[in-house]
Amino acid sequence: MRDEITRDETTRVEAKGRVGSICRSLRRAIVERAIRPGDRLPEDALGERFGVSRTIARQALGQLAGEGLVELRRNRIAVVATPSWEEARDTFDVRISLERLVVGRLAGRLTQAQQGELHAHIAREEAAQGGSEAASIRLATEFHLLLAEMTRSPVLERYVAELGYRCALVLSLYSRPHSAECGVAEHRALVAALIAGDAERAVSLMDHHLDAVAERARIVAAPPRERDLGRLLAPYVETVGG
Amino acid sequence: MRDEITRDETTRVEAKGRVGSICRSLRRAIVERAIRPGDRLPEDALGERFGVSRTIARQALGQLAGEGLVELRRNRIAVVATPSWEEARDTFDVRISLERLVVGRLAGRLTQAQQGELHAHIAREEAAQGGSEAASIRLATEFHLLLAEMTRSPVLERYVAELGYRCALVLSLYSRPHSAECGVAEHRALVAALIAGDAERAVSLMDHHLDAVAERARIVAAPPRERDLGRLLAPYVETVGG
DNA sequence: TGGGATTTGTTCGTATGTATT
DNA sequence: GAATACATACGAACAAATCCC
Repeated sequence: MRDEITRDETTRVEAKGRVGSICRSLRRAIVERAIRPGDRLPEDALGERFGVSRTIARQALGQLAGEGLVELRRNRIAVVATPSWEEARDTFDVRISLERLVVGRLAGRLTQAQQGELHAHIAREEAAQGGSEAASIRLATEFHLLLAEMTRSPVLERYVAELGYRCALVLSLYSRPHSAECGVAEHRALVAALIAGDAERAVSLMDHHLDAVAERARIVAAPPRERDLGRLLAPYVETVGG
Repeated sequence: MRDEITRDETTRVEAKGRVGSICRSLRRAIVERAIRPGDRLPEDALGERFGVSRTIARQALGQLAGEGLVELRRNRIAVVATPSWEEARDTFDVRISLERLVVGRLAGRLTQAQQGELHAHIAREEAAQGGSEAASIRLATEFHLLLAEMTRSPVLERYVAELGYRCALVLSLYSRPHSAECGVAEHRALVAALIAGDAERAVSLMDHHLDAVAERARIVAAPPRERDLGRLLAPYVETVGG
């Protein structure tokens, strides 16, 4: 009778309809630094911006809090998380540990199609070099998510993604402005090593790449400035069609 | 003025009052195999059992779903997760990768107090050997969480805990009954290596220990039997005092 | 210090979808 | 196959805490 959208799938780790849509939008806004650590995320404003009720906005905030991107304080407005410096360093350490696993699994096992995807992505990164900083940062993060996806391990993919977003948040807090992710060359070298099947070299390249990214976080950036949430989020509102 | 319980703490990763309490109870029930993969978790029954409304039970289910312990299907009763065999193996791989990090950080850096805690825990594990299988399994899982705590890294602690619970769930599904966690000797050897400061040996011991645990999951267990949720959860209901 | 506006915490009712007889 | 019982999805509303002037 109703052939429309009978999404029956088991909701494992993402995409619970509208809630998942809001989470994706907010993650992207965080990665692109449209919203920054300490910025307030009132349930009402969020709901209005995304065209949903407070219940849905609240669920999204709860999920993001579970991912470490949002801080929930009792009876207070939710804010974008502000990880401490120790936590920041730890986040990178854990991420490196998992991404080593990723490259170890991928070295010498990439299909032709996957190789093409990776090269296409890197090309996109290069094309974005001169443009907006936001696009560069987003693409750099997505490169790592793309690698994780290719392991075909939902577990690994999930944790790498979560840590990738948390690291992006950390960089938003601690990295010097305009020091963006200029590691496209490193991405290219890494893919070359993966295709060559040189696992040891690939792991080593990934190590140094992520260390270099973390290193840029040594200098504390200027404090964030408060702005209007509605305008900040406008470009990140997805269409609600679950 | 009000010196009572002005819990003002930032709710980072756990313990949101009643919701956190329910999550802890359910995690423990899963680890001890009182509830097993596929078992149904209706919001009503859960709420009634823990003395809370559906809203709170729902939040707990949402959080546990985020941790991979519960499966939420649209418009259907939530169930304890039933990971596939591939996912099971992946979960162990990721866990091993993180626990290597843990022992690497701990080797040669344990304080006297921490050494005492570990020995006391192992003594408890040995004492539980003859008793209920549930207690043995729980203590074995908690040993790893205790190690993670000692790194003083909230990030590492969180992911190790999450993966520990997921692995316990996997074993509940795939391990042969009465093959319980008989790795107390391995725990003792690991602690000895940590105290001796032999990082390489400690990492190797952890590797083999977790591999051995995973190995027990090779044989598929008998299918779970349905029972009464109320009675199953009775021992796991914490007092609600948030 | 105080008080009003704002924001969250929670419950409960209704609508909708699923399972079962 | 239809009807009934049941469970979830969502939103409105109220109480309590917090924020801000």
